[in-house]
Amino acid sequence: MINKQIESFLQESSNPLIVILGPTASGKTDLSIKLAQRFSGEIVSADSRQIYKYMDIGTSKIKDTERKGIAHYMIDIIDPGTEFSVYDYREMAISCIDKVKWKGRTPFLVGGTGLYIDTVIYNYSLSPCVVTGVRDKLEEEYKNKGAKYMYDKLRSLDPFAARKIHPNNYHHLIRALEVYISTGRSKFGQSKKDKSGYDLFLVGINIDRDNLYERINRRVENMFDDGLVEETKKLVGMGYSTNLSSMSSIGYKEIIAMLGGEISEQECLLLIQKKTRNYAKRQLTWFRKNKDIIWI
RNA sequence: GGCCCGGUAGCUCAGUGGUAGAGCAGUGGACUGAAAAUCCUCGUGUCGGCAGUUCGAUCCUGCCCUGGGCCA
Repeated sequence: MINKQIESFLQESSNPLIVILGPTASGKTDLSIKLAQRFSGEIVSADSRQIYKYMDIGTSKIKDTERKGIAHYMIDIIDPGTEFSVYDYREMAISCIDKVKWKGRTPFLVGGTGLYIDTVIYNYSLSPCVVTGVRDKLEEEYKNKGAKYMYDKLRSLDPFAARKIHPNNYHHLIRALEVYISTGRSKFGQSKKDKSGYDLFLVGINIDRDNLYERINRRVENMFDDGLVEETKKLVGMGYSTNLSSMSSIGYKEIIAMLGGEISEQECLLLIQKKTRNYAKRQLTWFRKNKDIIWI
């Protein structure tokens, strides 16, 4: 069924990109391997955690033996201590897609990070991450003067952005101020979603909620059996800690809390399961607004 | 068999003679330099059952069902 559709899609398009998306534990990996085999494809990952080296179990990274000889990109590309931004992702992913095309193969973009996917399939205008120190200063100011002060500041500088950001949303607030102060323009000034140059075929994996949650619960249990705790210990031993965005991923953060004696092993397991369920729900919220997705 | 304490939202429980509310879970949503991050929204349920008292009972009384504890 989906094979037929892809077949005719590929015949008609000159610049195809097949996207496979869905919440965690929905079976993206299996489907992508099958389709890549069928359509001589190669896979570009759109997963914000699998980019990190050494974080395998907690991110359900695909194993070499499971790849069936299909080339994968954007996995294991950076060290957990390295800063990585959406801008970096977009640049690298697009060049990977180009590479797959030059090889005469079909590019598959597969993953669950909605922002990363959108960044590639729409023409997001992102600018490189320039460290100017503005952010540090803003964070310092936030700590000293509080949320309300900072929000008022944004309101007077960039009322349009302020209207779109909730006062409690720390990350968004800081970023909006940073953009305005360092560029003199609103963060939302260029928020236009134009289609990218690719011919897109979007496949979403849909599972009913109860089933999905059961799969998630089981997957987390398996992670414990497979050595998530040991993997986390190893990462901590290498000097990576929770203040890194890599290590604040679901799973690692909770294990670290358990190792620190803050929660019991049972609590830790339940917490990770819950956080993962909540995450899956957020992913679905993101995907739902894209009306071009064909759900299977 | 007797005595005591419970039975209220999926779970843990609070509460009032004028038909009820928190936490957790869950739901819907936002998102363009951390995105597995960050943030917002949403609480009607035979108040265990039946009968009685009352203008009115989830709240008082009686009986029954049911969970736990103590004494025999």
